[in-house]
Amino acid sequence: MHSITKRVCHPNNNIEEETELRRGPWTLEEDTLLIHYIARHGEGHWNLLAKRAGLKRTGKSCRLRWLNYLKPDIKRGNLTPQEQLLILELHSKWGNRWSKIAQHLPGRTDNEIKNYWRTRVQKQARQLNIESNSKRFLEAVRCFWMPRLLQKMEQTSNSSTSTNSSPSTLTTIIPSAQDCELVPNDFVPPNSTTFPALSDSSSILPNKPIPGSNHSNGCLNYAFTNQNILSTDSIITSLFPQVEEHPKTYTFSNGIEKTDPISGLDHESNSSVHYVDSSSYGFEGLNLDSILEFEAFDVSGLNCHVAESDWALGDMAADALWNMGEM
DNA sequence: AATAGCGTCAACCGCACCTGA
DNA sequence: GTCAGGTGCGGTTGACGCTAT
Repeated sequence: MHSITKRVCHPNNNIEEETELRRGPWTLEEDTLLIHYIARHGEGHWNLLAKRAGLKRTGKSCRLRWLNYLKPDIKRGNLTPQEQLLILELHSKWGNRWSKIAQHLPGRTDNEIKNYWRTRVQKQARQLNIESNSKRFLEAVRCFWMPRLLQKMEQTSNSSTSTNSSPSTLTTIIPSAQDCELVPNDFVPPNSTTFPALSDSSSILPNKPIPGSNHSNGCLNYAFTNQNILSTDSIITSLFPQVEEHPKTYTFSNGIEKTDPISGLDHESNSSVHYVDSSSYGFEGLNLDSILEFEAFDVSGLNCHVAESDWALGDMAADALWNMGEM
């Protein structure tokens, strides 16, 4: 923890006062002060709040701490496959509009989503030697990662019937391999275990462009460019059929669990917001193995749409293999 | 056991925008 | 119109923990 000295000049009496502003990690005491103040007086007017709450922090720092960490409805823990899928799709639509993306993921902050993108998604892009904001990367996301996420979601829903997600609905937003430009039209997954989700979805998704829709960018456009098919809102609704109930308790970074300070009610301990997804991140499913299986599946005979999509499966697989070797 | 490398994420910074005086 | 304060956003940093050597 370090601090900076800020000289404050008061207009009333011209007395200059030195205020030590704290920086760095928040202490439990500071968290408690902030929580109690907001519980009594509400959010907003952060500079005033910082002073009145007795916090030697900037208003910005208080706001950030509250919004990104202390706010009771913050969901913690790994992002679920559903959430990852939604982030991928919304990012392909809006780019780095993190706050806008976060609005569609209840309990997740823009900071968390931004970190996720930078640490995981961009890492995968680097490993594939693809620019994370390139069309090529977008297609890799759509044609490989999203199906894997769907697969994960379906596995999760099969193992746990308590989930509210609707896999059959979700399937409709996932591209069929046959719809992706980097995959030949007559492509069939090498075996049923490679892309079980794809083999299911291929019967649901259209294999031909919908009149009036833009097919050139891959099959997700079916869902997102044609309002008659599926709007983003409807997808979000299908991903989050009900907004998560206001969490009853929450846990500090230091592990101390607190009762919701806003409601002031006592709650059962099993309703903590500490959300832990036992499954790993969806991208490890990519692991280049699926690409390698593509490679093993007679890549030489593929009739890829190189001219249109500006890249070839063989090229991508080669990159993948190269990176695999490095790893 | 020591340490270098890497990944993660909370927190900070700078900038832009909004609003009210 | 303009200025200041408040707020929001996106990019970046740095501390910390884990893993490999």
